[in-house]
Amino acid sequence: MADKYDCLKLDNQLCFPLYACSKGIVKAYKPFLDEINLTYTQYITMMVVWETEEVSSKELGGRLYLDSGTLTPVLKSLESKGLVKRQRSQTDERNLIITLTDSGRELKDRAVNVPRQMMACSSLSAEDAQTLYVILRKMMTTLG
Amino acid sequence: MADKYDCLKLDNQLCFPLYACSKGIVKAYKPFLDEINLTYTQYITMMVVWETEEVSSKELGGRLYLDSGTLTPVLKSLESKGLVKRQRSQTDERNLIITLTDSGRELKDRAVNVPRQMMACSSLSAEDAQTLYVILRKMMTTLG
DNA sequence: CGCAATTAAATTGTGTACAATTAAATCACA
DNA sequence: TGTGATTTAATTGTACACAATTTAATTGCG
Repeated sequence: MADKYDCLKLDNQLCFPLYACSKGIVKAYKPFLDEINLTYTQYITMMVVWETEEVSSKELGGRLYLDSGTLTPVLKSLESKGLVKRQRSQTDERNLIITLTDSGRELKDRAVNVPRQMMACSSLSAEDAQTLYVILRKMMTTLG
Repeated sequence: MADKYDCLKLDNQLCFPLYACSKGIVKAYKPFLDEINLTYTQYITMMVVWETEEVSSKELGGRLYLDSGTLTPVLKSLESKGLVKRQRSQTDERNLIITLTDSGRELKDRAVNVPRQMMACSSLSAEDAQTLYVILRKMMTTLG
């Protein structure tokens, strides 16, 4: 009954639901993020900047698992919206320092509605959410 | 202690680990998929074609949660590698029918090694994997 | 000091993703 | 039967995402 190709069936994959859910969630964010004129990538970038007020591009890449090829255009876009400032470090000019602007800080107050709205449209139980969180964090540490 | 911005901290997000894990897994696949000259998107597409031997573009999009804007170039690329054939349906010319070629069928035998190799580099316990799978499937049905 | 090795961001090239639009085929109903 | 609505793939435009390379700054070692 079980043939050697069963492992290649889409329904037997663990990774595919992960990939599909990830895309689905990003899409679910879109209407709420549209209201504050941010994409999902810009949103998670702003999350770190909101928290730290000042952060290097390298540190950002480390926290977000994004390399400079992705981050450079995202940061330029955030700067063009006036939300952050990009400047080289005084002590080491290789480093790019991102700082929150007043305008970026103002956006933070509007952004607090996003998690609230997302919460409302998520149908996951608190218990499942917690379980999922723990497993995913475990997974991330082993993935690098 | 808890301030109103806590919900905006990256570490308090459930979606971010999901997004990061998804990317991490796709990256983990890369060395194995390189050996059979497929990208991850091409791989999951081939999974459906391997299973069905013949499938419409619409059906593919439904199973993979991809729209024609993504699928069209992927299918053209798979055709250019000789793995599938693209042709219009005889009965309804709006439909594009994808069929597996002999060359595509041969690749299936080499592809069975991919899940095996991925399994080996995953550190998730069988129990966690099962739990994760169930929660993600639940999530997918509610996301659309 | 001087120069090779390292580090960091930017650039280049390829391949997704998806929204919105377009074009062609089919359907449905008056 | 005709025609407006619907369905489907393709196209267009924007935004990631990452590998590989390039460029500039810093470090470390003889």
